[in-house]
Amino acid sequence: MRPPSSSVHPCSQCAFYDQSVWHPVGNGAMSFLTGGFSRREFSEGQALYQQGDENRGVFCVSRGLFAIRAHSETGNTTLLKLAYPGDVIGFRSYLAGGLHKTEARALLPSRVCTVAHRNANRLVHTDAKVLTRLTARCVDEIDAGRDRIIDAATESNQTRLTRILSKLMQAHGSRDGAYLRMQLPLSRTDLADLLGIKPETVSRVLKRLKQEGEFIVSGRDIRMPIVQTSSPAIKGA
Amino acid sequence: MRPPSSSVHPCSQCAFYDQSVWHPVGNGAMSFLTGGFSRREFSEGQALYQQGDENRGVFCVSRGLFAIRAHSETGNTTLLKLAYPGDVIGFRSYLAGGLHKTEARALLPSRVCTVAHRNANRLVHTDAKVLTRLTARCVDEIDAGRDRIIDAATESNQTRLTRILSKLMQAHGSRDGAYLRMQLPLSRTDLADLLGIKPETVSRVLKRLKQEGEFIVSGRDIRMPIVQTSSPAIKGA
DNA sequence: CGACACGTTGATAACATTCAAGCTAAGTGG
DNA sequence: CCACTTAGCTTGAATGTTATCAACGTGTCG
Repeated sequence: MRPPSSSVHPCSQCAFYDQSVWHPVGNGAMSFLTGGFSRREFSEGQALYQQGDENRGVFCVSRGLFAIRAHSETGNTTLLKLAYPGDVIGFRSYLAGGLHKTEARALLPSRVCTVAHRNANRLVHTDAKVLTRLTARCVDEIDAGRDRIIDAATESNQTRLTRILSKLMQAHGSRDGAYLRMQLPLSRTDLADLLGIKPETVSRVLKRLKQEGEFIVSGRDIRMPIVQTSSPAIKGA
Repeated sequence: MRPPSSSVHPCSQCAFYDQSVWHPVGNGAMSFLTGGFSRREFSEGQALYQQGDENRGVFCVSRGLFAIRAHSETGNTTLLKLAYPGDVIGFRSYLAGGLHKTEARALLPSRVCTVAHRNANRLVHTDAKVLTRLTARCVDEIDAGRDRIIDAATESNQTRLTRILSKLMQAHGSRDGAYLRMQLPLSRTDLADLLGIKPETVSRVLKRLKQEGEFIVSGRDIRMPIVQTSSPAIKGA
């Protein structure tokens, strides 16, 4: 006999199960989890939530990529974060009990698992380990924010753009001869909103990076030479 | 008969008792709180913890002002936050279970209440409400970081410096004729580290603010004209 | 006094913004 | 298929802002 479906953890097949904030939910509270659990597909450009929306739950990116953006009254947009599979989003407004201060929009075809607000509440109150894991996500968020503040304050835009592209290359690139190559999931405007500069400046910095041989850029097709870290002897590796 | 001292909440006389993360601690766990509780005075320039130190507990500023700074390998310093009475500091490294990523140093004669690491652990495990309050502080920290990222990305340094000075004026200023006046608790270098610019630039931006009549600046003595918000009729108020 | 920390100023170079123009690829409708 | 439009990206020229480096003032402290 199969156990009742409410005892099967909905994240158990997920690649990020171990790290899931819902991992600690045991059989006693499983029905709260399964009851409020849903999965949803997003196409490129679709929004999961908008700035000013009521919080409807805690979201976990299961596939794809989301941009977390903040729009200001003056029409400026800041790209605060890129959310990859395994990342939990919307938890700030969930924990604050208020409106979303940012929007979440898919940059690629994506999938999101949601635990509805009410159910999340029950789970958090039932097992403190869930809250502990949510708090750990908060700490990660604090760290990421600090790193970004420090980075923005101390590094040149060229350095910062190089870092961003390298990180994106890690996530999206694949080997192509002597290069790592990727299809950039961000527009020039997105890169600008990530750096806090204008798109024209992104274009010019990118040009400099091209000239210095750090990247080969053609639209959103980006290649990065694979650098021989220390010993040039391992050419064949 | 006086109740045993362990049942008196050590924060009960504090002006920030209601907001204290330890407020929820009840009689059952009070000895864990009183046992690990200590108060300490700091003179200007003294450090509460240094970057790289082990976390020794959760700290709450009770009087004075602390600067939370991050030093980078390249010798750069970023002033991440000013901690005022009622602010809890050091909780990021407490929750992360790792080393301090920042230093906390008194900018003014200050007082700090500490709950030792081990005791904090017991309290957090005994009453989930304590963790809930710590998590709320995390959320505040996330919000503050985001606001700063957005501010840095979208506002001019002149605007940002004006905002910083206005905020400081709220905390440190007192009325002096048609002005609010304060003794600036920060050096030019601190202001620069707060904005992510060079001290020379702070000097020049300050000069512009003087010329535009926004502030009267002489060293650390700052005056700000009290603006007639809407109706110029209430001159006498 | 001399040493030092802190702050200001000037000259110059590096870098970013603004505004305008033009380019390219993708999509639309004839 | 072509002409047309549009969004996204690049480029140029003029302007504005910041960094850098060096000099100099001022007040404090031994």
